[in-house]
Amino acid sequence: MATTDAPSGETLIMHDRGAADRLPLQSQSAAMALRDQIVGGAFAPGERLTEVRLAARLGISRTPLRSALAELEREGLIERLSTTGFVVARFTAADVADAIELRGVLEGTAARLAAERGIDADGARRLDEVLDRLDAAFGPGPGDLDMDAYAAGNALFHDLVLDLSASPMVRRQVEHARRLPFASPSAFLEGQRDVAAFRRSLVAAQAQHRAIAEAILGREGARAEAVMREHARVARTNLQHVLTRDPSLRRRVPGLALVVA
Amino acid sequence: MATTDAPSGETLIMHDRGAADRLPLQSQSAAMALRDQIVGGAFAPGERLTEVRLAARLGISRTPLRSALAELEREGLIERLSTTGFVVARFTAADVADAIELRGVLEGTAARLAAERGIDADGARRLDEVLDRLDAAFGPGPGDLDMDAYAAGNALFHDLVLDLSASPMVRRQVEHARRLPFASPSAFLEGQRDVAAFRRSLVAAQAQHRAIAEAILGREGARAEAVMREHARVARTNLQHVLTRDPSLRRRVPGLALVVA
DNA sequence: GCCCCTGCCTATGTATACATTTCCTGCGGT
DNA sequence: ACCGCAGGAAATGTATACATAGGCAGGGGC
Repeated sequence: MATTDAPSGETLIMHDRGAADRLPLQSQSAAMALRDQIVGGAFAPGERLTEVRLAARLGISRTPLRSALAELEREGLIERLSTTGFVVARFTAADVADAIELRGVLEGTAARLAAERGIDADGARRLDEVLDRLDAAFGPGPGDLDMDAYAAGNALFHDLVLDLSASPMVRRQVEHARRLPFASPSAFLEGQRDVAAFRRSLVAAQAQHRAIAEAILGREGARAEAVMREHARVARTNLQHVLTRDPSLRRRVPGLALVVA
Repeated sequence: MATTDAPSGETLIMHDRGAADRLPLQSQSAAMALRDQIVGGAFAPGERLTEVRLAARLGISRTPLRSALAELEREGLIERLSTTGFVVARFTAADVADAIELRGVLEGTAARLAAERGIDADGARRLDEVLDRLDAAFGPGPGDLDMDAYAAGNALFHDLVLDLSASPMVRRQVEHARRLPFASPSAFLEGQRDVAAFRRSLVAAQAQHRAIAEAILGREGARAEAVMREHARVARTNLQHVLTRDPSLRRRVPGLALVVA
């Protein structure tokens, strides 16, 4: 049964904020502000970032700014040159595709380990809950979908699989893969909001969710891994569509502003 | 044909120094010193690290020390508590096994992509060179092995596969996975130096190297991935041996000092 | 006797002054 | 006209002083 307190649209789709939550206050807000500006395309890919300029722009001193820059470097949004500061990262379409592929590979490993090692009764219950919650996001009609509810449920599902793998190392690695904004499981949901074909494709995505859960419960490791990998290909398909057919969507998908050529 | 300038034992097995090469001077040496001390077991797992104490210990000010701490956090050797500094990371045997498994999964993905996408003539030549160089590390007798030459060739091989995947994203993920000292492809080589059975097991490992290369050249993606994963299991087997049968080796494998319980 | 509150102490967070390196520019020579 | 060297401006690297918050201990009250 689905949780009855299922919120509908209480939050917009949020991309992973990384581990910045634990940073000091000024550093944290600086990292958030800078991240939003970079992901939003406020800087050109490859543009040099100088500390003094950024510090002035953000109204803080260089010390917390450097923490923020280090965090953003961890996330892959900026790159440090040998000794001369940072530049905004540049990605190709192939990079984005590979990042999604890697997220699929790693989440596939999480699903496989959960299946191979087995999950307890509580884990099975939580899995059912999330799946029901996702089902509840679909309305009676073919195009009926509460996008916010789906996005929330989708994030929960992908995080739950990580939990079920019961491996801090897997979590660490997957979270690193997801840190690139366009590699997040919900990266393309916001851009798809108004595209009917995409909304319908989420019916198939939900079927994959159920197949993954079934495989985990049945301890079918290979199946769990394979379906989870295929599940990530949905994002690659969407990427292809955004880049080749509907470039106007580019600025609605987080991080695509950094894609060049 | 192997390169004739093959060095024999010019360097000890070095674990990946991460991306710290590009850090500022004091920060870099501080990171290196601290890393060596942590990996070497100078601190107890879970021990709190205070900035002033470490700064005094290393003879630098807190500013570059904080850069070093951030780097070590990236590498997973220390963890930051919500607002109160850092503690030395604690790992379980399962964590180490999972880290090796993940390295195998990701290197397997690199091998698969190299196979699927194909490599050029130069890539094939470099592959042959490295394999011949590895062969040359073995002497005529069953136990004959130039361990330093093997370690160097092994590192080259694993790095070459990354190159052949031709994917910066794959490289990024694999390097992150290898950053944990015990997850490096050569982590257990040093500890095995004097164990005859281990030295012989490297004959099988070299056969796997050849199989992986063959699969990449033949564009057999599934085979390349599967063999590379299995290849990583060698390290897991060695881990098992070190932890259960020959604990005296623990302190010779980098990072194992941080394993508790 | 136990719990809570308060105050101090020590830790990290921040700002800024200073050192050092690097890159760019301009001038001179070839 | 082009190459090279030198000088200066501006960047990052470092140290330190100060701000602030959090934790621990001690004392007082219930």
